[in-house]
Amino acid sequence: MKQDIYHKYEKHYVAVDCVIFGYENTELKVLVYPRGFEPSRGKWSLLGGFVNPDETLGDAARRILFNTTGLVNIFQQQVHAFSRPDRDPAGRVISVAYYALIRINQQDTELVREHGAQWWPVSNLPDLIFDHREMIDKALLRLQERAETELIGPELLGDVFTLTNLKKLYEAIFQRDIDAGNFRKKVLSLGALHNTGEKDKSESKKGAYLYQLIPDQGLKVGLVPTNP
Amino acid sequence: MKQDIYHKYEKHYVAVDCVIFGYENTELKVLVYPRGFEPSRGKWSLLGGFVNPDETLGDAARRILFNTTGLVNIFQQQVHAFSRPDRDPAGRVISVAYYALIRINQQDTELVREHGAQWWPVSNLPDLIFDHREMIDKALLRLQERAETELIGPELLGDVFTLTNLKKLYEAIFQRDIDAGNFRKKVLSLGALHNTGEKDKSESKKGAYLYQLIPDQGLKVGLVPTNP
DNA sequence: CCAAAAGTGTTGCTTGTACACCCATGT
DNA sequence: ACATGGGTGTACAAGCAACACTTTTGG
Repeated sequence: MKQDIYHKYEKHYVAVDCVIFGYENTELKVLVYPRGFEPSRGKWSLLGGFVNPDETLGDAARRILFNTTGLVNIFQQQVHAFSRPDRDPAGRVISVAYYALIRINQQDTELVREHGAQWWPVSNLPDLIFDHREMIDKALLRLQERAETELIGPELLGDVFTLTNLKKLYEAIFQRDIDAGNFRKKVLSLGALHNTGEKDKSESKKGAYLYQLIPDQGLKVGLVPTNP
Repeated sequence: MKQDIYHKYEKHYVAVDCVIFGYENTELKVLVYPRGFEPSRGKWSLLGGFVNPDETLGDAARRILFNTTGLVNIFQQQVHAFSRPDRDPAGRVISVAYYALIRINQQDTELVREHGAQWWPVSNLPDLIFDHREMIDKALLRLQERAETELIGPELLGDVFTLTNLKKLYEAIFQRDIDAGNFRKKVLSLGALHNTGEKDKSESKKGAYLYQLIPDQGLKVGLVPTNP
């Protein structure tokens, strides 16, 4: 092995914490679990873990996501690196937050239960350890930015969904009411949704058309009204 | 000293790389320097350094900025953490990119020269080591996002500036022409600029009013036309 | 028939864009 | 007097928010 030319510098523990978003019951939720080890054992915590030498931060986030939900091929995005030297009382750990979008009904409930993980609405979170609350806040901002420009849907809803489903999802993400008529017109005007012809009758007697996202439809803008 | 409960995990080198933006001659520029040590000695590189145990990533970025430009109290923002295990051929280094905005004429030229650092236009960058080009690209995107909502001016131009100065700065940041009349109206409508009454005659015979940013003027939107 | 969700249409207002035009002044 | 940047005005189009209205159908 070649010599380490950086040896005179200090190394640091580097961790990844995942803000796992799910959508259920018209609410945007985050998966957290009671930490199983000291410090702060038993307090609510994001799902996280240390980074291995041979993996990227994204790899680590994927690994953690897989270990706790059993899911692969999940949309995830880096949020921010948190580095207060005293953020973890047990040692200097630099942690990079990621957020991920999953379909709650697709998770491995066995695995999730095994970890004791629970879904909490973003609007009503429990107390969390360290700076995890800050991580969630920043992650939500990132999610909102993305939802403004990219039409988030399949990641949280499934492959097909009604326009009302989508509207409620956006209301959950932005914590604000959206005018149904205007939302529908705007979303359809993007040309990124394909009407499958199928109807979903579970939410109404009339039934609502199920739509599918057409992949690779470029950037969209301004899905959410500024002042409703 | 208390025992290290995380000892079974690997530590990593953590560095910070600074994308230092400046504005000169209607061009947005980045400060880079020829790397003074192996690997890749002599190749162009961002200004960076390793993180110390007792400082945050932001602290490290500030330290590097001060050491190379002599400046303090500089606006800076985290961009992204880069973590490909092989990004640095000499070892596993996780590097967090920051961008900073400075006034080129305010730098300590002596210090800068000492480092051999040079300003390169973002539109015409030299080859850079590792993933530094990627860092600049991402940093520019972040800068553009910020410029859309926050009215960047003083950071790069100085405390007072004419509306034409500001327009040219925005053209440099977004690499696109902006209609002078519309830009001026929009910027003024934000109510965040204060006309000092003074005129700058260096750019025209008529002279242009010098404006000052009124601090804490909340968020602004849409400073740049979408399709001019 | 009616409640309730799905879906369409209309209207007024704000904003953006393009572009024409006047202003001030050093040379 | 005129070229040059500074600064204002206007006219049209597009986008948006608000809200009234129609459609469908199970109970």
